[in-house]
Amino acid sequence: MEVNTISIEERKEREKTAMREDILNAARKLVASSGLDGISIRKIAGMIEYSPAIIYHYFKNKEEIVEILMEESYRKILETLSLSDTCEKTPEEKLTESSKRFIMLVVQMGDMYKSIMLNDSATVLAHTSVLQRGAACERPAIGILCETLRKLPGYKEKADDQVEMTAQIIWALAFGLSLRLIVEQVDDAQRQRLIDHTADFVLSALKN
Amino acid sequence: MEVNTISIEERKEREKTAMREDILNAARKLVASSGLDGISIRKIAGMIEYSPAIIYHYFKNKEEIVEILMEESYRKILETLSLSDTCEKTPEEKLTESSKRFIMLVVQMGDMYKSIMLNDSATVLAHTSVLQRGAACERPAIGILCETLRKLPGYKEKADDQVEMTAQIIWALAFGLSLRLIVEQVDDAQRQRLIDHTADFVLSALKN
DNA sequence: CAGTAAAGTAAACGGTGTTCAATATATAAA
DNA sequence: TTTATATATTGAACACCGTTTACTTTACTG
Repeated sequence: MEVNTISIEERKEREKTAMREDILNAARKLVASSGLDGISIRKIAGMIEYSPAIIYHYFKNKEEIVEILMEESYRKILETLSLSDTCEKTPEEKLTESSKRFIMLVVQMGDMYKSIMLNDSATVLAHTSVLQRGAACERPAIGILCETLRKLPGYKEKADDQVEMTAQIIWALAFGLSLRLIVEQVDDAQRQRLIDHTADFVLSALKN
Repeated sequence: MEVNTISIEERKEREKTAMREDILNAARKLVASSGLDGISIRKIAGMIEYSPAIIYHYFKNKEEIVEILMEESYRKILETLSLSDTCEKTPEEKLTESSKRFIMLVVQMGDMYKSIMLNDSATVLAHTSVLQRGAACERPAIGILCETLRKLPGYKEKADDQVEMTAQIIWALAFGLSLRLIVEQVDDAQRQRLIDHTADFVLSALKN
C-alpha cells in the first residue's frame, strides 16, 4: 500500500521536526533564563524528558543548536533593521533613526548579540561578516546602509568602494558602541546621550 | 630568636610568591599556545608538577588567575598607547597615528583583547569601562584621547562633557573596528584600507 | 508473524572547576 | 630532642559538561 506508506512517512517527518522543535524550544528557554552559556545538552534532555543521547539523533552536536538560535536572533535584527524603509524622510533622518533603533534593539538583546557578533565559526560568519571587500554589499546589514548613504548629497558620484567602506565604518561604530553599552551596563540616560552624540558625530563626518 | 624568625618568614614569603609566579607562568604558556580558554587548573597543575588542589592555596579560583593575566595584557596596551607623546606633531597626526598603532596592536593581541574587553566582571571593568560619565577621564584609555582632542582647533572652549563624549565615540569606533578585524580575520591590505578610511572619517567629523 | 529499520537509553570516556578530610613537612615551643 | 602547631600538599570525591558506544525497545514492512 503505497498511499499508506507515504502518509506514514509524512507523519514520521512531522514527528521528527516536532522533536527538533521541542529541543530548540527547550534551548530557547535556557537562553532566555541564563544566556547562551546556559544551554547544556543534559539540561535540554531533562526538559524534554528524554535521555541526553537522543539529541544527537536530531542534531549533529551542541554547536548546531546554538548556531540555529543565533541565526534566528540575527534574522530578527535584520528584520527590525529593514523595517522603516517605507516612511518618507531625509536620508540623514533615516540614517539617524535606524541607527538608534538598531542600537536599542541589540542592547536589549544583550548577551545574545554579543555571542552572535563574536562567534567566529564559518557558519555564523557567513551571515555576520561585513568587512570583507565587495562581499559586504550582499549582506543586508551593510547593504541597507549603503543604499541610504547613496541618497546623501554628494554621494551619488562616489565610488562603490568608498561608499561601502564608509558604511562599514559606521557599522563598526554602532557595533563597538552597542557592545560597550551592553558590557558596561550603561544606564538609560547616559546611553541616550551617547547615542545622540554619536548620530551628530556620524552626520558631521558625512558632510565632508 | 627573633631575627631568625623574621628571615624565615621572608623566605616563606619569597617561596609563596615564587609558587604564585610558577602558576601564572604555566597559565601564560597555556594562553600563548591555545588562548584564554586553553587555561585549565588541571593542566596548570600538571605543568608545575603539583596536584590541582594546591592551586587553591595560592589563588581564590581560576577566575583570579585569568583576571591577573588580562590586567597584565591590558597594562601592556596602555603602555604602548601612551608611548608617542614625546614626538612633536599636529594633534590630528597624533590622533591618527596613535589610533592606527592601537588598532594594529590589539589586532595582533587578537583573542586576548577580545576577552579583556568583553569581560564583565567588576574587577576587569574597573579598568576597562570608558562610557561611564566622568569616570572615564580617570582611565588612561580615554584620558589620553581627551588631552589630544583638546589641542584640536576649536576644542579649547568646548565643555568637558562634550569632549569626553567625543573621545568615547572615537574609542568605541576603534574598539568596534578592531574587534571585527579580529573576528573576521581581515587580510592586511583590506585592514590597512579600512584603518586609513577610518582615520579620514574621524578627522572629518572633528572638523565640524 | 518474522524481520528490519528507526527511536531511545544506560553507561561509559575524558574532560572541567572546586572542596574536603587526611597526610606530610617544616617551624616553634617545651 | 621531643612535642605541639601551623602550613603545604594530596587523593578522592562531587557535580557538572559534551559525546560515543553498545544495547534495547518500538514501530513499521513484507
